Amino acid sequence: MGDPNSIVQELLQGLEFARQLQVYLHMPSSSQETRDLLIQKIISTFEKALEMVNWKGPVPVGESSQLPLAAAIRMSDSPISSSPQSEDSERDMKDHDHSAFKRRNTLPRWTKQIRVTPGMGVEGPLDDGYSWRKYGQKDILGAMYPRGYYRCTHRNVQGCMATKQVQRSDEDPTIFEINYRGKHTCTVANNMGSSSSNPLENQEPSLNNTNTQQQNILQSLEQQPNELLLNLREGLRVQTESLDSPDQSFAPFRFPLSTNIENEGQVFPSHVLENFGSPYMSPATSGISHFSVSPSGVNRFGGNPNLATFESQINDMIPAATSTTNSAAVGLQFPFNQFEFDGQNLRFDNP
DNA sequence: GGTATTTGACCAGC
DNA sequence: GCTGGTCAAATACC
Repeated sequence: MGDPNSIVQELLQGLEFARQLQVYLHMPSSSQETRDLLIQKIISTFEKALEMVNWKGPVPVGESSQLPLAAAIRMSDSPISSSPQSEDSERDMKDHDHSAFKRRNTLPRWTKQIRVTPGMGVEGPLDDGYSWRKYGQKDILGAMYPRGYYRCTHRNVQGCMATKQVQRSDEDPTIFEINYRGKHTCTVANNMGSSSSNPLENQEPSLNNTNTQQQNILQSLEQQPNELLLNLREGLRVQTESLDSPDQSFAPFRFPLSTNIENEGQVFPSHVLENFGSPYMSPATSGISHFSVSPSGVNRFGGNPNLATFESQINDMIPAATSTTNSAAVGLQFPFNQFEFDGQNLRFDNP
């Protein structure tokens, strides 16, 4: 452990920067550059503090290296400990501690949950613009359903190392847990994060790919007769969990003072956020955001009623949709890596 | 024919 | 030896 005073000093500095950022976020006249600068400063101070924490001394049990503080926080602040995901969360921690950690310990990772429920129709693509290619499926010990492994389609061409794992919840088959790893470095992602006002336009090249993927997942749904699932065609509700952004992906957070929202290189037009933001995001959910898509104008993603295409599109879209909001109200709780963001708890896992 | 998915095999850490 | 993650040949789809 480094000098405790120095660590506290760094954390206090980060806290001060965070407060400044909070003030700036409430000032529409403040520049994006200023906010970005503050974000960078916050990141820098926390990196320094974490380095100090790791300077020497053993790490807590369960974490083999790097970021014990973050890991401890991650263990303690799960907002859905009573949800069906708790078991998955434990499994997720196991992954983090062992197999996944040993191979990709430098990649940020975060988990989302989506829930599909009946009641509302679904139209059009919900893609996030990223295209994923399935490269494996594995039966997981203790899990009723297999885990699917996806990587970015542009991995070979552009070296984009983003991957995701999709696994259906044992206890609630309507919930899919999506574990994202790594940030998109592919051109598609970057373009989305820079200028386009409509992410759906950027999705065009990947729609076919995504559709097939969605068909597969839907097929898996349909293979398991379930009234809820059979009613999928009537609608859905999406549930997300563990919104986050790891340290280096913190910067892309651009709180929505303009028409587009951007996170993780993903941009969503305001109408998308209208759909996925309030009033469906309730502070009471504390980390679990419910947002709905209805056929009565609320859903303006398009007119394609092909349900077989939406599920993975949701999977792809969640990272951005759940990390954004129309509100600029941001509360940062330091020194922990948990952010209360418009009623949601955003948590990032350090690798 | 090109591309994506499936699935058994392989690898690495414990 | 067990497990999770990845590879790659075979297969399916458009």
